Amino acid sequence: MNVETKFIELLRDRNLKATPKRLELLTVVAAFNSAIPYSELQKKLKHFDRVTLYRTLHALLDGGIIHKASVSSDEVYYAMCKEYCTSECHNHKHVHFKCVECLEVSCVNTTNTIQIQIPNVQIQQVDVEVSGVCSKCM
Amino acid sequence: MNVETKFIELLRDRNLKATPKRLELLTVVAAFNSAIPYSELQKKLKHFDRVTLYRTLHALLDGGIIHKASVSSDEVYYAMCKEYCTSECHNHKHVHFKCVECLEVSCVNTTNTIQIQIPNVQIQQVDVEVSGVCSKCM
DNA sequence: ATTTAAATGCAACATTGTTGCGTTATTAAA
DNA sequence: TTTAATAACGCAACAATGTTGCATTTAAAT
Repeated sequence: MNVETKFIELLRDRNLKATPKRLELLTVVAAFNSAIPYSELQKKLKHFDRVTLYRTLHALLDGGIIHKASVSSDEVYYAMCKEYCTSECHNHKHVHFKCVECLEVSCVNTTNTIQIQIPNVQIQQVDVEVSGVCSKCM
Repeated sequence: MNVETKFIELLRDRNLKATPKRLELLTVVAAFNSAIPYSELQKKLKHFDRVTLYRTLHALLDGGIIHKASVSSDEVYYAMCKEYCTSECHNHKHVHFKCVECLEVSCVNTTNTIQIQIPNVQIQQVDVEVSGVCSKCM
């Protein structure tokens, strides 16, 4: 099964129409080697109306097809969801790593499990954002 | 030593003038029982010019006097730095917890240390953002 | 008290978020 | 294959925040 067919299935499974714009956005996000910055999406999808990009991103986020990764609260990055995610729950087993040199953000599967405990608190989700220097920039 | 004197020392130590606006902002941030949302700052500091609030926050962030806490990438929250932080390095030993019910964000010291290792990567900083239900909302 | 550098307020513009609405396109059903 | 229902899209419009320049005011060192 080719990639496009997989995207169409993914979209229909989430009750989203498989439009050319959505397929194009998904192709761009999936083809990027790391999490793609919003500015990069704008560049690659200049022919998209600003609102269409906004709404398409939201639709895919809500559908659990892509996810956001905003490390150090500057630019927002987007990446494909690897596992099965829904609007209610993003089940990511990875952390987000941002290289302070090349500013590349990637989703990394950590070997060690992150265990957080907070007294008197019912934890639902733990997001870990790591920054440092990647192998290429070292 | 009273709180105001401490703030003045803190500002001068970072080469920032101890102006009434900065002292007022610090008082508001410090008095808030948890991390204060930006919208709350606006409400409590209506008499601040928008740009002044913007620049004052940046000055204090750069000086390592306050820090940002943006959990789940919606509103931005601000809180006092507990340890000695600088513009280059925020040395926080805590995680940020956001209650999905009351939306309160707090800085929590975790008992267990967070250990993250990523192959071929030089980690500089690890930010952990936890969401769930706090004791009050349980 | 004077001076110097920084802080503040105002104006202005950029960027992104957000909604409504008319038009277009997808998809399921006839 | 055509048609009908519904969702997606483009455009306009407005809100909120980010950001900079510049003139004025203020802090704090002399």
